[in-house]
Amino acid sequence: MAEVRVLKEPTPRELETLARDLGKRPVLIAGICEAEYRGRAESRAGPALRLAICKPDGTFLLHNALEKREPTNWNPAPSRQSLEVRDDLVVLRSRRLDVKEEVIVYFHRVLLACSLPKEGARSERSVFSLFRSEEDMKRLIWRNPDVIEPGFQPVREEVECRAGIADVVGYDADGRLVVLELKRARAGVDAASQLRRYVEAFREERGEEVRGILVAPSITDGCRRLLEKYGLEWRRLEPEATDRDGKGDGQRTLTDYLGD
Amino acid sequence: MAEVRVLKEPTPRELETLARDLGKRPVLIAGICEAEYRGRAESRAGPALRLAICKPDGTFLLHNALEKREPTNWNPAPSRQSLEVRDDLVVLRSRRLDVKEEVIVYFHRVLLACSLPKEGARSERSVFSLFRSEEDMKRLIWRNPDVIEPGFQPVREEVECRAGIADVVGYDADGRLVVLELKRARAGVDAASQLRRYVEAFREERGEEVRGILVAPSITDGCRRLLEKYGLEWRRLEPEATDRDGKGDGQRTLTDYLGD
DNA sequence: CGCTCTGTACGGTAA
DNA sequence: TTACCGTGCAGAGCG
Repeated sequence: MAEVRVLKEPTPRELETLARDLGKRPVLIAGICEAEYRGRAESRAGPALRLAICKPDGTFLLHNALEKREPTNWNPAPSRQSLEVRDDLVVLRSRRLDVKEEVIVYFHRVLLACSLPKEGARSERSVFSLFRSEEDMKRLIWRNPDVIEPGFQPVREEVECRAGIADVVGYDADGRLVVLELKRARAGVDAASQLRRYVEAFREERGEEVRGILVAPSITDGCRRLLEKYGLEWRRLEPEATDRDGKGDGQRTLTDYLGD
Repeated sequence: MAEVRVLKEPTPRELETLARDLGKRPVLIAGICEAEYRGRAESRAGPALRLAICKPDGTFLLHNALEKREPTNWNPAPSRQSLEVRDDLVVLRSRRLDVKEEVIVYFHRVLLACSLPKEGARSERSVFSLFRSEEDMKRLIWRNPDVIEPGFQPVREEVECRAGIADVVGYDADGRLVVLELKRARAGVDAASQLRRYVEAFREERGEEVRGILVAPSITDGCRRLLEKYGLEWRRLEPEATDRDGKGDGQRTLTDYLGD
């Protein structure tokens, strides 16, 4: 049970024994194949050495074995795979269960097929932490609002308006409403558009003066031009790792200030 | 040479023989591991059953073996991997060659390790065709501009302006400049913003009346609201597969019309 | 290189 | 569900 099953250059018949593991254990099949995809779009992939990966959650991946980070074809979970042996062809089919979308892989030759025991570490859900994300920038601003400018007071995060959801909203030293758009990496033209949408929406909804500040480590020339044109500002800020604990400041909501 | 090499639950020493294949042949290592990433951001991943994939182009992928389409960690090509055996730990290190970014994987236990022969099908570059993309919508419009509206005349694609790159630019039956923004799937608020950017830019650059039309199979409510507010239009169009040949119509450039 | 944009984007979250 | 948005987005294409 808790065993690795490996088939080196298996006969079609041997392969069928692995079909039982699909959906239960991780299954890998490497070989020369062609592939078709039909769903939101359609694709055809000619013969090449590829690696098929079937995860127990239903995820299906077909990778070119020689290059590229992105799979040739795929089905995100929830999906289901099945294996069929036809003459000299091994057919691996994957279907999404929530959307009408499928991938069919035709293996002309299978070099390797195996399945792994599902048991992982102690906890089944593995821990994963990411640092220096936009979330970290947000925390940094809450703890030290002066990184935006002296006297800035954040009031609320993820504030919905008619035009979308603003990252951070607060007030400047002169009591003007300020909308922040945060970007963890260099900001392009779309960031300027996004911020403009929010600023316009808040101006219309609240009928008061509103400043918009793009907060990012750097911006492109196109972005700078647009910000200028729209009368928006930019503050340089690098994303940094912040510890996840102490968030217990402020926590006053926008409506406490706006009285909505 | 043209052989599959497989090691089932290998000893560290056996594993070292596979290190030679890194960068030359596709290498797979499955086992219980932890991982760290450092670069544009940082991450830590706790113990879990994972699958490491090293492709000959340098691509490195570390997948949770049980779930998710997206890898836990990765390095796109160009990158380089190395394998090191330390006591009871197998350390797989991957470094990008163009950017300062690395992933380190600590295997507590290796269940399976193998490398595949690099030989694929006849042609090393495999054929891949995708249909029903935005590109196909573009072709459809060039062949039958009436899908936009009677009398529409496309003039040029991918037209750069100060605000970005417009998908298609042409003229309507009344001789007004028209900017099209194409979306292969349901369009959201950002599509409206994008189109607005281009329309404003063309108005300013050309000083004439400009219409903007969003072309998509459907749009969200938020998108519809914004289009209305900005005075922009929407035409329903589904992406369809088109054949890649006969494109030999028109091909007149915008400057032929605008005289720039 | 940098900039802009598409993608079968994926994935998370909130209404 | 739908909508919106972040992502270590990746990858393509152009200047």
